[in-house]
Amino acid sequence: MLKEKPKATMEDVAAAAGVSIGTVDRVVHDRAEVSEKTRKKVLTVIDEIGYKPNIYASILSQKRQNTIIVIIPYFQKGEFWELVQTGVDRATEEGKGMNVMVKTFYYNQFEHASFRAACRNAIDAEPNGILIAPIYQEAARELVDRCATLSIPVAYIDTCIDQSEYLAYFGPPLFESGYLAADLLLGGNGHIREVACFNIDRGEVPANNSISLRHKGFEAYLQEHNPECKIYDCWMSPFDFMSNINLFDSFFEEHPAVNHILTLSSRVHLISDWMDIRGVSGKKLLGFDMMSRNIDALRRGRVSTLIANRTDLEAYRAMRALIDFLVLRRSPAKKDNYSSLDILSRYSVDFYLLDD
Amino acid sequence: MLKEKPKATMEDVAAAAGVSIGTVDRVVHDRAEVSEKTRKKVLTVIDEIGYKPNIYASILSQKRQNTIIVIIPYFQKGEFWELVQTGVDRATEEGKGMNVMVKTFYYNQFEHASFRAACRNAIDAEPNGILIAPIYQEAARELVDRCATLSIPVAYIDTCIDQSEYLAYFGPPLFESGYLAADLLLGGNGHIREVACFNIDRGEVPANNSISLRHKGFEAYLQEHNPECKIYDCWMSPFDFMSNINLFDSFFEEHPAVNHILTLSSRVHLISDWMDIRGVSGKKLLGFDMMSRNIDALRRGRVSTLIANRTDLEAYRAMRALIDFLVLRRSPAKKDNYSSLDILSRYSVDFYLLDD
DNA sequence: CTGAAAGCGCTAACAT
DNA sequence: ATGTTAGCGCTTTCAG
Repeated sequence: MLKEKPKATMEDVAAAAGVSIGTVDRVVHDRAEVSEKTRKKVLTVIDEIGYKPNIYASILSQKRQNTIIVIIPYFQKGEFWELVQTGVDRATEEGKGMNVMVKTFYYNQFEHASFRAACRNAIDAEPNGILIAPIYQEAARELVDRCATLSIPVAYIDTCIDQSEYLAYFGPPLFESGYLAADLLLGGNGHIREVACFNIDRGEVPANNSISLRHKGFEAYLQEHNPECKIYDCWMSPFDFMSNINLFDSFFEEHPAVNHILTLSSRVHLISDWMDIRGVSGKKLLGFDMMSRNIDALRRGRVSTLIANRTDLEAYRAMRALIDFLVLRRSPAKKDNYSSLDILSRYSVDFYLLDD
Repeated sequence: MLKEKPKATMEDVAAAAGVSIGTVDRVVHDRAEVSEKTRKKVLTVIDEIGYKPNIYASILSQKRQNTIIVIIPYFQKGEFWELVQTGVDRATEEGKGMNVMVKTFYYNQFEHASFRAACRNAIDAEPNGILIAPIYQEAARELVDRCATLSIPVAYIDTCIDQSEYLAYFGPPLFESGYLAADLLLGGNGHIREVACFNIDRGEVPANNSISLRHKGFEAYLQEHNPECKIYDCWMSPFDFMSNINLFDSFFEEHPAVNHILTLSSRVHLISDWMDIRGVSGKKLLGFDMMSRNIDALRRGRVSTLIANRTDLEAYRAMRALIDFLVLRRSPAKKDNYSSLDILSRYSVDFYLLDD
């Protein structure tokens, strides 16, 4: 704390190193060719006098226009992906001041072809960076490989593609979230023998990666703590309200003793709606994600616990990782950014969304 | 999204309003006297063309030096206040680029006089803004009133002083955190008749406000859900290890059937340490705050639940509220910023500290 | 009350 | 390979 010096500038560095500020800039950004000798000299001076670039001046003087393309599913109000959009929007706003423009390409998450098309359009638009929710792994991998050869940084949101080259990933630790779910649903009750797990049926699609990773975590917990417990896996429709009602009706007619229920997807409200309609109570229900319909169900006590993460903030951070990389040449501190697993109870949820 | 205009600048506004950019600046910041007529004109133009100031240019060109003074307890490594320090440090770093300098005045949280002295020194240093943890309410109120007359913005961290004039408050919703604690400790067990509540003895000090608010929340829950349940309130020493051991020993000798224990302070690790030493198990223990010793106890299963909030981020945000106000003339979106009540389990805690 | 102009620290194009 | 310089958009004197 002894240093009250008025912050070194490039000019100070230039003077001390006996070069011009242009040269300092070159070595700071290893922009053009600089002789090894002066380079060394400048670098030495920089850390001697503790020079740190002024990001405000840097941003202000930047001429380059950057375009970031966002590839995510389109959505209805209240759905999971709306949270992602919120975060993207916030970053988009901030980006304006830095000459970064954001375009979003939406795809139909239930149609492989739609995803491929979005990827194609993205590349054709010659972006400087890409944010993608890579639901279809193989198609996404193609895109990402392409980006690698074109030196276009890619950030993943929600799911990650292993063994691919990317700038950063932002999303929940999926396996662990399933493990935690099991503990919250069954913990301390070694005698429970049955649990129902309802998930979204994605038809043609290769099983959703997020869901299956969560499922593995869930199984792992049972294995260790409750090996006798049986999981009934059932599939809900993403669209068809009535067929879901029938699904629940018939499942619980057949298995009236199943009192522990969860979904690994974001639609626990489908189940709690059924409970409301049928007046079912006394069953413990757990779900994921902070959409308002889930939160309502939690507040009413229909859902006993919600495991959430600040999806909106994750999306924002993913965008910022891209922006900072492009504008400030700053690589993210961490490549894999796992979100916290937030356990929401009806008594804590009111304070969950308040801070930014 | 139809507006691709290259972002209006002050110059655009000036041109359209037929005045100079100096005048535009004056009305934007209602800096000096401007005739009502031109003022109106400029304002109209501004929202017609949707002018938004460029914060980077603004920061870069600012000449004013701002000093923020932070008044917090001093602490040992691993204590609660270290978290606050972390957040302050981060903001301090960011402040450097904006000509804001931060000085911290530490006080002894167990000595009233020490707090008063810190407040006095703070005022004498003629700061432009103050961040304070107002543990001693009345003394703090004097300072804050003083600041109000001097137009020095004040931000509170951790606790708030009612009916005082302040820029922003950042801290947990205390009453609700006590309520939640009760639910997590006793929820679903209407038959529990006894619970032990250990807190830090602050001697001379008027009862710690945070703790008593939490306690009220805890009582409220019992009142509603568990009216038969009795609370044993006991006082731990903040310093004396052995006296605490004796305290726990004798308490549990006298009340062997008390299986539900909590502390409303941040030192649940004092209790779990005792459990380790005495090999006590089978008791459910709940505490607050994310210090590493608490987190260790949680990981080991000694503590069943920890209610935490990102104290470091709160401090950071409080500082930013001050900085943004001073540098960007931007008032905080909300005055009272309640943190979320994060419920940590041994299976979720590993992901709690990862994101920023 | 209003205008003109000199920076803030950096970037990037242009010279050398 | 290195130096020079015109901005970036705003703040803040200093004149008038």
